[in-house]
Amino acid sequence: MVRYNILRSAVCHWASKCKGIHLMKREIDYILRTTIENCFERNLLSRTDLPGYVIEVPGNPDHGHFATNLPLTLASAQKLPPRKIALIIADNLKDESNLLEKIEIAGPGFLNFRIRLGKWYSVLSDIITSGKDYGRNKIGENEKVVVEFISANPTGPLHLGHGRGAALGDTLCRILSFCGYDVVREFYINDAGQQIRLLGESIFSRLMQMKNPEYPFPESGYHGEYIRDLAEEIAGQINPDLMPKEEAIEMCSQKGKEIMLEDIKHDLSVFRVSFDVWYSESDLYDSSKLDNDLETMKGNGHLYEEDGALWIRTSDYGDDKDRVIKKKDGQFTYFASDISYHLDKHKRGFSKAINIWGADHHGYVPRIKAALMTHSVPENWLSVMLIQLVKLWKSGQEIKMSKRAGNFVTLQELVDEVGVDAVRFVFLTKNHDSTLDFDIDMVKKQDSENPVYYVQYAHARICSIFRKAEEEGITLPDNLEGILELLVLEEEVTLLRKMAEFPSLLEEISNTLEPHRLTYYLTELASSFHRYFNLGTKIAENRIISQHKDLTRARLALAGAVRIVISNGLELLGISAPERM
RNA sequence: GGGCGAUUAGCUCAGUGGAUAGAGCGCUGGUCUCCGGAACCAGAGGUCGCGCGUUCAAAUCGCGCAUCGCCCGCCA
Repeated sequence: MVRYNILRSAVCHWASKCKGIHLMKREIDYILRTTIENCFERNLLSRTDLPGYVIEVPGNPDHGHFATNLPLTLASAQKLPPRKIALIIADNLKDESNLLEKIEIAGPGFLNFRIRLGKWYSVLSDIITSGKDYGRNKIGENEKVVVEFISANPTGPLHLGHGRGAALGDTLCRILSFCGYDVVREFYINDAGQQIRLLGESIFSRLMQMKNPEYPFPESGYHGEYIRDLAEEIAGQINPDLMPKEEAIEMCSQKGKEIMLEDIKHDLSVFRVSFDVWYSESDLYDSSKLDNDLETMKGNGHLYEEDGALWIRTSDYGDDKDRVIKKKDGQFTYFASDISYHLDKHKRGFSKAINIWGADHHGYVPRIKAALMTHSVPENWLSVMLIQLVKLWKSGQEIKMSKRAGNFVTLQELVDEVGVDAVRFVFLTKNHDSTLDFDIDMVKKQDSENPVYYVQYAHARICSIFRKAEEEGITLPDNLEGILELLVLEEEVTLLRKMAEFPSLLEEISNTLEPHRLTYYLTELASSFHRYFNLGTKIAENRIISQHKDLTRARLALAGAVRIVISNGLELLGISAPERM
C-alpha cells in the first residue's frame, strides 16, 4: 500500500524508474490527480486539499486489479456522499494513455479499476529479460547497513533459537542486498569475561574426571555432553599435571572457545549462512577502544562514580535508570563493551544498524540506545528486531530445553533430522515477534503437510513441463510479441498480477524488516500456479502444452516467468529450487 | 508494583484504517484414459479476549480491564 501526498509533484516523472505494480499505481495516481484537478477547474468539485488516500491491490478478485478509497477520503471536505464523488470522478476520468479497461464504483464509494490486458504482458516480458535479476531494485542505494545477528557465546553449540535468528538475519541480508543496500553481516563474539572462564573450568573438570571421577564439577558450569567431547579433544594438547591449575584452566578456555567457534562456523555454513565480519569482544579490550571510549564519555560528563562503581547516565536519554559500566571490583560489565562495540559500528560509517536479539533482551534496548545518544547517535540509527522463543514439539509433546542443564536440541540435530530447506522455511513463516511452534513430526513428513514442498513442487513441476516441451521440440521464440495476447484466462492474468507485485514486495520487506512476508507470497504464487495447472486436467484446451503452437509458447513463457520468480524468491530465502523432487 | 509483547477458525498462525476477516493442518464430500495427485475443487467451522472512545469506516488507532509469556542484577 502506498500513500500519496498531493503536495508532491503531480508529474509522474519518476515513473520510468518503477516497474510492475508500482508503475501501474503511479499511472493510476496520475490519472486520478489529473481528473481531480480538471473537476476543480470545472467546479464539479470544490477545490480542497487532497487527503491521504490509498491505491491498493484488492484481495477480492471482484474488486478489480486496483482500488482506491479516494472518494471516501474526500467525503467530509467536499460535503458530498462518497458514491456521488466516485461518480463524478468516474464520469470525468482522464485516461489519456488508455491504461484502464474498466472502472467501477463499488461498496461505500470505492473506485475499482481493471487494467487493459496488454499492460500485463509487459510484466511478463520484463520478468523473462530480467531473469535472476527480476525484483532487484535500488531503494537502498547509498545506504550502508550493518546487520548483527546470532552473536552466540562460543560456550556451546548453536541451538534452535539461534537457528531462528540465523534464518531471519540471513534472509533479511539477502533481501537488503537485492534491494541495493550495501550490507555487512556481522557476528559479535562474546569471547571475554566470566562465561568463557566458566567454559574453561567446565572442560578442566571433565579433563580431571578422566583420571579421577570424583573430581568436582563447577556448580554453575556447562553440563552438556559436548563439554566431555571438548575435554577429550583437548586432552591430547594439555596435561594438567604438568602446569599450574590456573594456567590449565586458561588453556581450556582458549582451546574450548576456538573449537566451539569453529563448530559454530561449520553449523552455519551447512545452514547456508555466512558472515562478513566476526567481531571479537576481547579485541575491544586489547585494542584499548573501550578505554578510549570511556575517556570520551568522561570528558562529555556522562559518567560518574558512586558506591565505588562507575556509572553512565543513561536516564538522561529515556532509560529507566543509570547503569553501571565498571563494577566495584574493577571489572567492566558487558554493557561497557557493548557500548564500545556499537560506537565502533557507528564510527565505521554505517547509515543504519540492525540488531537481531532474543526477546528476553528487550529491556536492554532503551539502555543501549541511550548510551549511543550520549554520543549524539540518533535514536533510530539502531533498529533492534526481537525474536520470540521457539518451542519444539515432537510426538505431541513439547520438548523443554535448558542450556545450563545441557538438554537442548542443537541446530545441527534439527537440520540433520528435517533438512535445511524445511527448517529455514518454517522459521520464516512467522513474524519474528511471535513465538513459534516447531513441530518436528509435521516438518519431517515428505508430503503436503510440509509447507516448503508446496512451493518447491511448483518449481519442479514447471521444470517438468519444460522437459516435456523440449521432448516435443517446442521452443520459445526470441520475440514474444504477437503471441502473448493469447493469454486471456483469468487465472493467467492472476499469475501476471501476482508476479508484478514481487519487486514492490521486496521493497516493503526492506522497509518494514518483515522477511516472513516472502514465504507467504511464494506460497500464494505457487497456489495460483497449481490452480492454473489443474485447469488442464479437466479441459484439454487449458493445458499448457496443447495442439495450439502459439498458445503453447505463450503459456510456456508464463510458466517460465513463474519459475523465475519462485526461484528468485527461494534464493532470497536461502532455500533450494529443485528441478525434480 | 513497573515495562515490553501476545490474545483472530478445533490446532499453528497471516492480516496495522476500508468492501463478505484469510492460509496451512485437521474434519466432510468430490476431481486422475494424467503437461508430475508432494496437486486441484466444494463444504462445515469466527461475538478478531472484554468494555469504552476516535472515525464516514476499527481485528487494525487511543484509554481501561482480563489472561498468558518475557524482562526489571555492580549476572552473562
